[in-house]
Amino acid sequence: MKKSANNTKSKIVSAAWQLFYEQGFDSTTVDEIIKLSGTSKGSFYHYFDSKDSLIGSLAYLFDEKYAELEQAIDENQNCIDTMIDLTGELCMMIENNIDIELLSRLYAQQLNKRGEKELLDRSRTYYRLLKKLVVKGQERGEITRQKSAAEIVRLYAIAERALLYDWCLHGGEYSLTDYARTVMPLFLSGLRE
Amino acid sequence: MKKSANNTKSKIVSAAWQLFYEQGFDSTTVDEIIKLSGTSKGSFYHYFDSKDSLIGSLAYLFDEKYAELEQAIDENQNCIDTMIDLTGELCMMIENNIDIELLSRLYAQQLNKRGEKELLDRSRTYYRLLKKLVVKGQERGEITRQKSAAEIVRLYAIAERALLYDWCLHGGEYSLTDYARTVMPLFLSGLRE
DNA sequence: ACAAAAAACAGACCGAAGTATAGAATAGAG
DNA sequence: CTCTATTCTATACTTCGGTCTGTTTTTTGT
Repeated sequence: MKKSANNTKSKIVSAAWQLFYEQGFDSTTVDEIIKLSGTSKGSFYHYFDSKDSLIGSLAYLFDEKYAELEQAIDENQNCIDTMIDLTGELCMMIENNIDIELLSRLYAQQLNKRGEKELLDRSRTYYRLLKKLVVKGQERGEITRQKSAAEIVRLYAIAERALLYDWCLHGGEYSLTDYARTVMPLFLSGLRE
Repeated sequence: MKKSANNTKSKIVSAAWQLFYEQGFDSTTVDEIIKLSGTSKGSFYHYFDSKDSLIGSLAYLFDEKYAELEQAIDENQNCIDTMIDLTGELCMMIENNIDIELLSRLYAQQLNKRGEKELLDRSRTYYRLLKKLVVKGQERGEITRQKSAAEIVRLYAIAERALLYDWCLHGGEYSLTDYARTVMPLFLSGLRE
């Protein structure tokens, strides 16, 4: 039965996130996670490469937000403005709901891990939505055709990661949302037609 | 005598970097470092907070490059173009001389460390030089006066860090220098007057 | 010059991440 | 149903970063 397998994995995941939020990532040990989840080291390392790799799933939380925001898109708005708004909304969600220590961990872990990186996973809702917007923007003549849609998506992603990275670097001592709303228009102005 | 103290510290540093380049950061243990340098754990942790903190000094290597580049600046060139060129030169230096694993470590470590972060150290040659260029650019009317020089320097730094972060994230699989030369003009176009 | 304080050094020890290995459960083929 | 292979779970063990404690050296104040 596949159930029990998934069950063990999900028990580990929920125990881990519970502990991360209660006592922070560093202060949570793998032993505590397996104890709270009623599993074992063997199971833990069967499902995860490392304690760090648990963090990767945070990226998919951003996707949930994007999926939600996609519903509310105003089709008539300029595409670049829409993208800027999306960033603003995402930033607000992050600021309100995500522990900055965990976000920092994500951005650090992605640099050091080998193999697939969640932040670059092209199958994410995030990339799919951006691509759609950019293509539409190019068709409408709002976004430059000097570069391919894929390149523009990439530039946008870089700018967004830059904002998050720097916010983490500064320990979250300013409003991410406000800063995003002033900086993104600047960085993206070169993409307007 | 202060000499012996500095001597121990520098012995540790050079042993560490030697080993990092020979076998990588992860594969080098603190025990190996103190063995090669002929010192001890006590000394190591007297001078450094952690193994990671050795990495911080890499940021000052960038400064040396900037100091060198400062000599060769063409005073008549547009200031933003000069800044773009500086980034290009720095990127070339990094690509040719710095192990990407170590650079990744630096960018990851800065996120998680507490206290002073080398990447944000305003006393660095890096920030001093940028500030000078921005002020000159504003005086000459090449750079917008909508924002303060300090804010513009910060934006530039964010853009540059974004390039390096992403290059590390992609495991250095493309030319950092070439990409910098195409992307920086775009990101900075919004700053031109 | 000498006592006291501070800095530098040494190495035993500890905690926690990760590994090795073996045993239990499950699925699939016949 | 049963034998076999694979997946899953359990736990003892290893490794290594970091701490603790004590000793030696250097500096400072009188």
